[in-house]
Amino acid sequence: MATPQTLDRTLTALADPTRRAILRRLSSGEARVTDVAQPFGMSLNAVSKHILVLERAKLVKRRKVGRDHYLSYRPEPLDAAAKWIAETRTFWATRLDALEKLLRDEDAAKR
Amino acid sequence: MATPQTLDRTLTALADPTRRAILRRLSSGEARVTDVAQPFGMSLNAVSKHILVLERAKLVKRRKVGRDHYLSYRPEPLDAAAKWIAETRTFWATRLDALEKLLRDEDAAKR
DNA sequence: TATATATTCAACCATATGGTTGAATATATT
DNA sequence: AATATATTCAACCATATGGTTGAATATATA
Repeated sequence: MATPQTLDRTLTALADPTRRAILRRLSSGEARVTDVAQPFGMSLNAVSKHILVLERAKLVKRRKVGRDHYLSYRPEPLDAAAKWIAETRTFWATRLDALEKLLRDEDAAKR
Repeated sequence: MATPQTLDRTLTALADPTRRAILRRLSSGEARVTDVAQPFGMSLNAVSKHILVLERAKLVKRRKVGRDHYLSYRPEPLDAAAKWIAETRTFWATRLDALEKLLRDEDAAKR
């Protein structure tokens, strides 16, 4: 179900320090847009846009209560990202092992 | 040593399907720029630029032999990315466990 | 030496990104 | 009803991104 597009959105969302900081903030509990924005030295609007990117990536969910929008962290999309990274790394490790074995064998044959 | 900038570059590099495909290609062995570019329906120059992004992120290394540039996959930067994701996920899981326990306890207290 | 191949450099283009400010909308509070 | 607060919407700006084409550079090959 993780279309490449989904992975794109996840990784794009994570590839920005402000957005990673927002996620960290939300990972320790729900917060409103203003609360989230407060520590950052940028306009509320800028943070609002970052939140949109995180929402598009489904890393953040919004719950409206009156005029307040409560944001919460959704870890699920991270799974696909972690999986991609693990797979890419594992595959290489396997090949590296094979290569090392090959070199060892060649080396042994030489003697 | 993983400055936020390093993580930025790693995640930015990964947040593009063409670049992920290039990495996959290289994870099964060295290849020249032209070889890497061949399967993609885009100009050599475009691929050359993608390779530059991957190099800047230290996910790809270049070895020049005459006019040929051999590219190889470097998995190291993935570790920092995997670590960030794992940490972010784990932290949340811990809190969720705590919250669930709390709700269970409250529920038990009610009865 | 002339030509072909591998690669980058440079200029350009359209669109995306990350920020700003100012106005609009919706809900609370006095 | 008037005002204050929370948030988005809209327009704008500078720079980045992902692509193109054409020329330059470096190395092989005939």
